[in-house]
Amino acid sequence: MKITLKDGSVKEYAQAMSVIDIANDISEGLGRAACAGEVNGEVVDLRTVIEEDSTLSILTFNDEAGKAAYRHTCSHVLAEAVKRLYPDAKLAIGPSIDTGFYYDFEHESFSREDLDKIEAEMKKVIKENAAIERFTMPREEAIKFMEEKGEPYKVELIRDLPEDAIISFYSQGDFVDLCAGPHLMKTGAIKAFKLISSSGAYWRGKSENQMLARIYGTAYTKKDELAAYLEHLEDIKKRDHNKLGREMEIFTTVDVIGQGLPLLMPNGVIMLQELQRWIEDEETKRGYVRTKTPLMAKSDLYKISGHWDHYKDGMFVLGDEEKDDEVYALRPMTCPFQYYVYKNSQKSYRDLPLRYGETSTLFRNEDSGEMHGLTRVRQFTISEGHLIVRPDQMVDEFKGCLALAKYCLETLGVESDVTYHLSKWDPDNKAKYIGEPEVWEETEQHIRDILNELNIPFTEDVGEAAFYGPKVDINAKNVYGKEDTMITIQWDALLAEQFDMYYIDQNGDKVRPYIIHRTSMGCYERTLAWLIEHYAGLFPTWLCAEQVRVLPISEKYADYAAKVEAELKDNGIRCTVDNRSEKIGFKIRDARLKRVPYLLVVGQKEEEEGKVSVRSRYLGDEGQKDLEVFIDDICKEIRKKEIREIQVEESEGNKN
RNA sequence: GCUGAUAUGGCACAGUCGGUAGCGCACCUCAUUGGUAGUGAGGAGGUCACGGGUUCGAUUCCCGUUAUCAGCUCCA
Repeated sequence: MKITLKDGSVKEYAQAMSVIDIANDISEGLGRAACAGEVNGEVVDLRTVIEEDSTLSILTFNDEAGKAAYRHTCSHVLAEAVKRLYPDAKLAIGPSIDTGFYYDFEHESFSREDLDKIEAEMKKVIKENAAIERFTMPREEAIKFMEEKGEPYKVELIRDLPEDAIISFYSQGDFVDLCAGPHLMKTGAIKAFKLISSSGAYWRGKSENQMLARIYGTAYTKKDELAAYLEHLEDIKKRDHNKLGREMEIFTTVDVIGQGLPLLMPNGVIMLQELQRWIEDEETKRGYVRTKTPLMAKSDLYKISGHWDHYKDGMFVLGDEEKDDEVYALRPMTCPFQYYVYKNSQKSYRDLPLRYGETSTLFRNEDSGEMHGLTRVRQFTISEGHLIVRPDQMVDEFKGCLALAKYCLETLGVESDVTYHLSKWDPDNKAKYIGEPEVWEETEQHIRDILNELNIPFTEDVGEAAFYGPKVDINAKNVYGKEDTMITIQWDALLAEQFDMYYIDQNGDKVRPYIIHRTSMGCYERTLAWLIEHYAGLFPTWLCAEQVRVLPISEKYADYAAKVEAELKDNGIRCTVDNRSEKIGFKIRDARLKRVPYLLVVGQKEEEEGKVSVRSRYLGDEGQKDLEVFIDDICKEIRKKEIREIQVEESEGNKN
């Protein structure tokens, strides 16, 4: 039997060999580090016996699949420790995840003290270093086996497998778990782990099911790697927008105002206003016209749109249907409002495309547990728009929307954060969608072609479409790795029918237009949160509430500082003066902690020469370098930042 | 919505085994007038989230409400 290894070398064996034996044969170190194998492209257990010519890679912790096996084994160690300490706990599932692993138990929730106890027990399990062994049995026997062990969740899992399935188990000492593997050879192979947190989680991820107690943990092969990861967890808390945004007085919340209703503070509003002016002007350049439509409407409108039947729980309804003649509701979207702008007059094919934009405030009555900082709120504002187009214009207009979205991401300097998704319908769940299957397949193919043509990498997500059509979602992860949709562009060949929208074509016939629902920059609140985390509060100058702070050496130079300030303000720069009777070192420290991008120190020398000493994070060497320049020049320099360049380019330009 | 945790001056935290509270930073005043990350002295500021209960007495114990956090679910 010939085994071709990853590096191309070939090993010959006279008899069948397991993956771990081959790894040990190659080198003792590799045998120790091995977590799984990859045979002919398929990930397998270390115990898998190879009987014929194959290609083989030994997977270690440095391979994704190897890391998963390592951490999955640690989740079994966790399960064994929990069963030892709490024999009544029932086992559910315990997979590895990106950041480590978890295990779900039917048990009352675990406190931090419980986790500490469990950690200690896990260390014992690891120290005992029991051999992990794999065995199988037929389905019926496996069900009986798990019933006898009193593990109803395992029984349910096995029952979902095909009648003829061979069920695999892994044991370590007295502990046995239903598992497909792969696993390490011994529990002692786990070198560093930590239980991170515990929380509730629904059995099989369905909210109608029982809630189980989940324990999250992580595992590494080296103690210092674990320590580095734990430190990283602490570090990301510092850029969490929900903490940093409050600290920087960008937003706050008040208990008597309510959940999901953040108050934007003056610092946040400056950022918001900059974003709004910029995107509205940009859209105008790209042929958009603007609307301003009501924030509420009678229930009649939502009855036509279908929201009254399908989305009433998500809306804030004003009034009582039983008592009042008319009931109103705050709007959860802008679509029908802009449709009525379109319908105001009869449109010709010559009028299309019509691009309507609106800086649109929406209200959605999200469930109480969903609210989070600025990313999940009950009232928010989006750069919303609807394009009413002829079918033959659809592809070009869709491309235009993508181009605008890309422009926004690039200008904000966050394009590296995002992933693109083609959100498709679910052919197995037709009830959720309107329209014919052929139309869905066709429009999805159009979008696929557009994305490919623009060389945009994307994933295809089944069942993520809007009920009226497929869409492109542009998502970004927050500091904790949780993904949110930042921008969406939706293809809608169906709603025009529902709202009886039409245009008159060349032949004088009424024709249904297509509609694109889209955002350009997305939701203002969410974008703000994203920028806070992306830049850790060190925003590009054009978004900074305070762009320049003038720091007089002493009160003797207050007049000159005022003159500098006036000149900067004349140039449209947001500038303040620190006239406190503090030492210059103190003022610099304070301004830097407040993340002001430009500090202008002025004293006797500067006043005599009509100059300022600049200190800025853009000047390299972490802003330590001073630069004496004329006020005119610094205005020019800062105004340059008003061009929405990304930060890296700014600082590059600055060095010249 | 579900499971759990938390709530003490603007911020970050102590503390009270039940006898109405402190530190640091920030803030204010005075002195100091300075050259690139913390000058010194003094001062003010909290009915300990809110509402009930137990108690002679509750910030502390119990219950409820609200908000915040972690996770699940949800985001048409």
